[in-house]
Amino acid sequence: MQIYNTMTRKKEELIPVHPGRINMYACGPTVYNFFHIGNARPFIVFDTLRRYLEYRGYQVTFVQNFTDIDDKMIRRANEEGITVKELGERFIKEYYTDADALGIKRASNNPRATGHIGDIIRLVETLIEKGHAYATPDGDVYFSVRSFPGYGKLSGQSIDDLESGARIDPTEQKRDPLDFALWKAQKPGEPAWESPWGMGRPGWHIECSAMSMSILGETFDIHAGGQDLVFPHHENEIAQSEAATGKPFANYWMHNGYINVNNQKMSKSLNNFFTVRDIAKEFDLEAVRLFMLGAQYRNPVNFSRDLIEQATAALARLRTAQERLAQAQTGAETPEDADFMRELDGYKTAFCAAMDDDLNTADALGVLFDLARACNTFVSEPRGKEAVQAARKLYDELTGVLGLIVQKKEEEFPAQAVDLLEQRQQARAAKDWARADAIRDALKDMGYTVEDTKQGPKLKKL
RNA sequence: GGCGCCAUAGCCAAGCGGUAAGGCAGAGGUCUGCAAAACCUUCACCCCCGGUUCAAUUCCGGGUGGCGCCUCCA
Repeated sequence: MQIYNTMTRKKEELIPVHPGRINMYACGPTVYNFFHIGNARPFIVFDTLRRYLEYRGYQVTFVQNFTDIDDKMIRRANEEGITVKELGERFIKEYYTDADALGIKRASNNPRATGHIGDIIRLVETLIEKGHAYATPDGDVYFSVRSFPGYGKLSGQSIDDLESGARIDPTEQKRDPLDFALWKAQKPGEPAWESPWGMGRPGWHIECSAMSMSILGETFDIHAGGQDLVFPHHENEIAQSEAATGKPFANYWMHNGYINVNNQKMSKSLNNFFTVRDIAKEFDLEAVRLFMLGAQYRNPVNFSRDLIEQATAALARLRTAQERLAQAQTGAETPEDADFMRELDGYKTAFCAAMDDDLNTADALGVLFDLARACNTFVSEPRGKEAVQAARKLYDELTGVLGLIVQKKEEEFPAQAVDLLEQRQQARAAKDWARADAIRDALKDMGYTVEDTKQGPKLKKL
């Protein structure tokens, strides 16, 4: 499989540290609020990568953290009048609600920053010992950027260009404007932990270094996140981690593009963001997932209601094909069955080729729609059991890799609707078309459509 | 100023040297009591100008337009 590596700025063959295993880390949410669909993109994209790697037989350890202590957490907790811990607990729970609805598999491990304070302190101590960090009289600890020669290698920035743009906060006691905080001394009212430098809390960047290395080892395969994390977050992670261990940190760096609204980045200040929770009130979140996978993950995509509606229609097509496969009639085997099964292999190969090419889900989705058409055609008449089952298996596999239509919902309909449907059948049997159509209209008003199929009428939610 | 990304049909979006996947929407048809779904058919001078090449949407140079990072941010 080829993966675009931000570090080298080209696609590279994915070669794991340990054959057959992939250790990957994705930067997760700061749990101070519901997450918006911009946040959702990396969750969905890297979940899909994880699913695909597993499909290809890798044993994957997928770690995604929760940042549950930082400035935003503290500010929000104060606004709400609750503790930072309570705030974190709440939005971790809310995260899972939305993530589950988006078809995101639970990570192998969801470490919390506050659960790794010991690892963080040890890492900071190491950095001080090796001369890469220094404590100030106030009890802050800073990383000395100029002590790490490779600084800037991920973002392609030269240290001197950065220097010219850097500002220094007069309250900070940095030796160099580029230096960043590893440990922050406690301010009144803030949560704090004991450390060799007094009471305080970790800086943002060090959390990810400590969590990833303590779980995945000093060198692991893939580190992923949003494009905006390239600098400074990931650059700083590399500096801290490699300065401490003297070993390469992550071998592949993957970054997803943004979700935009009207071609502008979604952001709080522009007030143009949509939370996943709000979208869920109106749309099936699986459509949001399909929407995200409809573009290559590195490209920016615009978000709009119209696009989610388009995705909803496309998703319905995939679902219909699945239902038709599930209900397909089997019959005598024919030579065409064998041809069709060979055709199935072709779809699988094409799907994998697309995914192998830096997770080209848009292309893979194209293959999936081709497969859906082929299956729809194939099962339009009774077919040999073996071929039908092979089709079902492949269809479920490929949709499963994309995390789409994995949960087959057996819809519950109100008794009244079921009753009307029955009455309509009686009217149709009596060829009372006017009455049948009137009932269909009544059902439509209730929010259901009815489709007459060979297996009888079917209700569907509008 | 430094670093980087993008420009393909009405709307999305792959392809990235050999003459344009797929989805949504639209049009015509098959099926259907009528619909729906499904299936068939149909719908693109690939932002502009140069260059390289037998051949460029695809590579190179220059424009034009849009966006991002350099400050918390997926």
